[in-house]
Amino acid sequence: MVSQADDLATVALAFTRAAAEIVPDGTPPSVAFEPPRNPAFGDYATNVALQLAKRARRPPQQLAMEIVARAYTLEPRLPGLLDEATAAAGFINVRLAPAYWQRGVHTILAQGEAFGRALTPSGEHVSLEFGSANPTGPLVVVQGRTLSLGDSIAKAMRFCGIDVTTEWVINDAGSQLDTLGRSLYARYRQIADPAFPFPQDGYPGSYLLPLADAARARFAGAYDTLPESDWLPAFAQFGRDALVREQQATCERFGVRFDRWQSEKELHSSGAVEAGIVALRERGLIEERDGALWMRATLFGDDKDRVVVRSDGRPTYYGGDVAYHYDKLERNDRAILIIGPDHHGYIARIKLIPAAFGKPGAIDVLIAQQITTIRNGEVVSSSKRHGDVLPLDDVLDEVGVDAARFFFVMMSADSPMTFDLTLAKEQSNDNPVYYVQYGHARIASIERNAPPALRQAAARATTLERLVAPEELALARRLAEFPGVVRSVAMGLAPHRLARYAQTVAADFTQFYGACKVLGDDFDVSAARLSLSLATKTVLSSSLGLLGVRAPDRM
RNA sequence: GCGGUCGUAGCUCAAUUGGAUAGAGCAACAGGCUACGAACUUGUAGGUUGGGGGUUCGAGUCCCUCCGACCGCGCCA
Repeated sequence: MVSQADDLATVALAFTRAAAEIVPDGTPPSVAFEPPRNPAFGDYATNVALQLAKRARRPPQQLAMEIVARAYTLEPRLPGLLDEATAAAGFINVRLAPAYWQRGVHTILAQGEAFGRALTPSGEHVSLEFGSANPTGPLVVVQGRTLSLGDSIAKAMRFCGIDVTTEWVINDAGSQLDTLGRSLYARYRQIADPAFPFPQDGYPGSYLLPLADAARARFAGAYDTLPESDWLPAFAQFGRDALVREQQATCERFGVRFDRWQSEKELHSSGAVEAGIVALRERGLIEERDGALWMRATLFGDDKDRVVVRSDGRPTYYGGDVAYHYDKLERNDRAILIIGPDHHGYIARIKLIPAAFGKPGAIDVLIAQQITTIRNGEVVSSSKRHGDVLPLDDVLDEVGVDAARFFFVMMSADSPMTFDLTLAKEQSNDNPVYYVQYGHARIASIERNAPPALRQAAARATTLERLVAPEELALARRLAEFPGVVRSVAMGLAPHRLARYAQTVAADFTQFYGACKVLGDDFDVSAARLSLSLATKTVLSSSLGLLGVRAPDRM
């Protein structure tokens, strides 16, 4: 059977050759057909005539009409593939014959979970870092957004054949770990002596209390009479390890797995940071001033040069970051970094790193914008400074993993979002995640009700020509968009498109379901409609899977 | 002051990366359950895309400039 993609390629080729003959010079190598924004214009449209109009010095509409006519004389199969091809306002719009969309359903059933997946590796290697946090407390809501975005982007890229390494950096090298150690030590002493002073700039969160208990069980009273220089390393390390384990457990629960958990401290001890500084120096980008090493960031558009190694010999945070991104680019073709809203001002400094190493543009920075959490119409405070954080785990307890993951990617990353906890846990028609899951469960229910003979016929998909109703073809058309949507998610780093697409598929299925009875009297029609339903189920399941949301058979 | 991210319907958000008449969901208004899951569904109304200028066949999208919101601007991380 001729595949759906081959048919579209035939059409595109016909118009490409026609355009080349009408305007001999300046024709693009191939005519790009895209679904128009307004479906009333047809299934696919191309703006080739508009692009050629200037060079040909002729009105685009006239060119478009000539290209259409020529395409039909060049490709005798066109009348069978297309219901119509029209020129309007310089665009060429085509409407494909029902057989095209029917073949699409067959393709989905034949390929199953592999539908839309790249057959061969793209050969591209990409580092994708997201989630990275200080190991000084539990993960908070914003990190839920970062994790959802990053994991879905990674899954979509892998779906498209790109080799992705997901990375999390444990920021355990700086002074905040000492603060953690002092805070934990104070809590530990307070168990026996409630009057023991808590450090001014300590971490006040209650999450340290169970850790203090654990520390007491581990250390007994061993450190109670010793000076800070003795107990600080032990408590900092103890707290760091415990909190990293907690953060990892939250990621696991959230369905996010990392290929690499990179300790920042280990980057220093392994010499990786020094290697990065050396690489900078080889390029003449290091300057010594006041005993410190400065990176000449102003050469790449920064407003000031940046210290990478302090006068006491310790690298700065930025120095470590420069080195680590250098390391990433040694290992990969490009790197993507998803950071939180509190690092806006940092983005320019990140982007100049690849430029400094001669690979401008090799790092994409995506910002997961701020989240305002709302419960019962009231803002839930989430200020880390005051210690009253809203841990991600609490959100998961309240609304569940599925709703959280769907909500976090529903909106484009660079727009600040409002997360309505009340809506997210509502099991109602207002809640988009349930709407999509419900569609999947409903198809599973139809499948259970279908007699075995019908199920077998549907799987063979031999009566798809019986799909002719507008709702049937509209749904088939929608399902065919799936591979393009996933590609756009991977290329544009925009998983919200997948979430929206899944909602649209669910809505189109509901339309179809309302208009066409699946399990009816006519065996062939029923089989065809069940085929369409099962193809829908596959696409919904794949879409949800890429978002890290379950696709349940019953709810 | 310098830099970053933004500003789209009453609310929450889209807009296939420069395409045709800017679209969905809530909320509002008017309807619909004797079908396989009504956790649904049909329709109406809602806009000078913050303001102004520019680039071109064509701008919500790119450039400039104001206005406004948030966030950075340390030999902190």
